[in-house]
Parts: sequence; C-alpha cells; structure tokens
Amino acid sequence: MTTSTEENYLKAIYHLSHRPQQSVLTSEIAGILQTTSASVTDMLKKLSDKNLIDYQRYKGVRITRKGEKVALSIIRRHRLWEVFLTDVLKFRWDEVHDMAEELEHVSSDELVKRLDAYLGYPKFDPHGDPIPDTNGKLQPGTKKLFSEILEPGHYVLSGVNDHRAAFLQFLEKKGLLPGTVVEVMEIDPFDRSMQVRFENNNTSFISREVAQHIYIRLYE
Amino acid sequence: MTTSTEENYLKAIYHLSHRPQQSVLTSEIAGILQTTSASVTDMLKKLSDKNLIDYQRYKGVRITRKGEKVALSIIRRHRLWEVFLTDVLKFRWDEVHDMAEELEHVSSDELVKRLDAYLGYPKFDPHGDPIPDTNGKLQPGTKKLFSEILEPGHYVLSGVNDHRAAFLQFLEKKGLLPGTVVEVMEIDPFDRSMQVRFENNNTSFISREVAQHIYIRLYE
DNA sequence: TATATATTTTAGATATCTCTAATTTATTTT
DNA sequence: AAAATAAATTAGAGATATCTAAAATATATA
Repeated sequence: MTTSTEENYLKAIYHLSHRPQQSVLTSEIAGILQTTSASVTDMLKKLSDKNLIDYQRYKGVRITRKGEKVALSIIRRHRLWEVFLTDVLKFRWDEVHDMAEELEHVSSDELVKRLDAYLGYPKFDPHGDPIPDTNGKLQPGTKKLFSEILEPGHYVLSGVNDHRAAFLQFLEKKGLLPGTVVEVMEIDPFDRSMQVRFENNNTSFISREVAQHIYIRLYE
Repeated sequence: MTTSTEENYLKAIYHLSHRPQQSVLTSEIAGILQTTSASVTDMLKKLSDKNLIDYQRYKGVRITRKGEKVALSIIRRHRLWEVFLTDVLKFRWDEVHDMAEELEHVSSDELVKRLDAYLGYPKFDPHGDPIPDTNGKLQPGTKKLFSEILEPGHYVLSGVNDHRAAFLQFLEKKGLLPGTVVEVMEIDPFDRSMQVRFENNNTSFISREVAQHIYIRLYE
C-alpha cells in the first residue's frame, strides 16, 4: 500500500527520471513538490525501504521497475480523469489538472477499468500526453519537441511541457490544441521560427520560444 | 477548511443526530467509525473549536447549523457519486458505497455542480436516499418505514436502513429495488407480514422483519 | 590540491490522528 | 444514599509528514 503523499513523490521522481542516465537530485524533487530537501530525504528513505526507488545518500535517486509501475498506474488514473473532466463534464483543458490530482488517489482498480471503458479507451489525455495501459505500457517514442524538427511537413501536435493555465490559454487562442494537424511550411534558418498552415488553410507564426514547449509526432 | 477525517466524523454525528432530542454519545461515534472513545473525544474538541458541533464533556454532542451544512454537502457529494457509479459506470447498487466514500472528499465545488448537471439533477441516490440540494435542503418528510404502514394501497420503495451487500442483494433478487412501485394487498393482523403486487402483476410476500429495513413513500 | 560554495543529510520540533491504560464522571442497582 | 457498573475523559506515547537550523558531504574555484 502507498499513501497519497508517497504516490505524489513517486510521480515526481518518475517524471524527473525521464532523461538520459543521470540520477534525480533531492533539490529537484523538493522544487516540484514545493517542500524542503529535508522532507524529501525522509521520504526517499521510506520509498527506498519499499524498493520503489534506488537511493544512496548524497548520490541521488533512480526509480526502480516496481516504483515505475506504481507511478504509471497513478499517471494512468490522472490522465483518464482528465479525459472524463473535459469530454464528459466539459471543463476546459486548462482547468482539469488540480481536480485530477485529487481523483487520481481514489484507489479502486475496478473504477479505473470502468472509467476507461466508458471513455472509449482513450490513448491520450486532453493535453496530448499518452495514457499508460493497464500494464503500464506507454505509446513508445512518439514525443519530440516541436522546436527540434528539421524539415517542413505535416505534424500532429501531441502535448505540452508547460501546464500553466496562461500558456494553455495562449495555445487555445492560437488554435494550437493537442490533436491539431499542422503543415510546417518554412523554418527560418536564423531564429528557427516557423510558418504553419492549419487544415482550414489559416496560417500562423510560431516562435522557437513557444515551439520549445510543444510536443509533436509525425502525421501519417 | 475541513480534513477528510473531520468530514467523516461530522457525517457520523449528523446521521446519529437524526432522532428525537437526545444528544449523541461518544461511544456511538466510536462504534460507527471503528475507533476508540479516546480518539473521538480528541476530535470532538477540535470540531467544537470550529463551531461545527455543540459539545460539553460527559454530556454528549449535538450538531450545529454550521456543522449540518458541512455534513449535508458531503452527503450530497457521496450520493451524487453513487448515482454516477451506478447509472454511468453500471456498478451494482451494493458495490458503490466504498468508492463514494473516497470520491466524496474530492473538494472542487464546481466539479460537484457539473456532475449534478450531467446526471440530470437526480433527487435520489441508488439506495433511495434523497440528495441534498446546493443549499443543503433535503426532500422533507418522505421517509417512513415499510413496516409502519397501516393500510393497503400503492407505495414507492424509497430506501433502506441496512446497507450490507447481503441484504441489498436479497432485495434485488426479490425485485424490491428503490423506485419500485408496489401495491400492498393485505396486511396480516397477527404477524404484520404483507402480500404485495408488482406492476407486472407478480406477487410477493414480505415479512415484518424485512419491512423494518425498507423505507417507502406514498405513490401519487 | 586546498579552499570556498553548494547540496544533502541529520537532529530536534511541531501538527495531526491514532492508540492503551489510568482516572474521572455519570448512571444504575441495591 | 452508598456501592457497583458503565461511559467518557485525560495522560502519555507512537506513526506520519512536515519544518528550521546545524552538520556532513560533494562539487567548483582559485
């Protein structure tokens, strides 16, 4: 059994783990969870005792297979509830995060299963993030930063790495919602800004600054 | 602000308060919440400090107007989630209680409002218990024990006072679900058992023992 | 490489909610 | 009304999760 607090720590560590090699720092976790390094250290010992993380003092943390499974099941719940809140209860995508933070800790597996079925087994949440399946499997390798593409072509906006309401609202106004198909017409070689065209033939301009916070996948 | 624990105590006190005059005993609360009298005493002081209950040591407890409002808002959430679980996710009515116990503590008022609208502003939960409105108002005086009726006639089954799964499943098998309309044909003057007829003309026999755990209202 | 700086950990406290055991108050019985 | 019994409360302690301040360790700089 895991408490809500443990689950929140695991989620944070899981997210921070997704980058090459290096281990996660105590201070990074403290930053995300808005708490102190001392509190983090206490919790790291606890999670380590439960074999949910690999932890050596002063050397940082890496999540274990077991810890990753738990983290993914919470992320699954979070994202399914987000779909419920936007698709069924008609909340805007920038409103749902905090409610999903609470709902994700409701413990019934059967509830999650039925919710998934009721929503039609969605593969992505309203922010374009993939929803792990029952076994904790994620759509593999679909995520790439919009700012990293090298050539013009058709792409699907698939997510964001900045979840602040102000940014999400900016994207909404620009028509840059997850799921949107855009054609990149030109990439400026100097500032790497892009000219894009939507399916309705409208065009728009996207700065590298903005593109760095948007994920895309190839449109096939 | 109230914690989940405080909310659970308030709910228990609210339910125990609904009976003539006398105040609620520490031991009764401990019984319902499966804890010790000592823990209850601690919490009673805390709730009293917040003016959610009237409490004098050794004299028992009565809930205040303010406490009642909080209790009713939690009961509202609980019963709305129960409707969601049965009507939308198709759980059986004997499965939903524990999940609703967790969901009721999710704090967003806007979420409850949208859920209510989505469900079509239901007035009763799957067990026939009335759902308080936004202002904490309950359908007045609709509840009467089936065992207390004096004469034959048409009645609507409106709820139960025994929520154990075994009893609920027994009722389901007998076709005695909340919302069902029955015609009481005869009341035995000796053992107060009843002969009833359903809308499909099937008939059934209900003992006083069972009738004591079922609420009804007049069918109009 | 020694020193300065940044990071992490430990030590010691606080708040919430829980418990058992002992004490106090209330109620019932004789 | 006193004694016996039942109920409620207090006292003291444990578990979880948090904090600040001090000490230990690691990293960067001179």
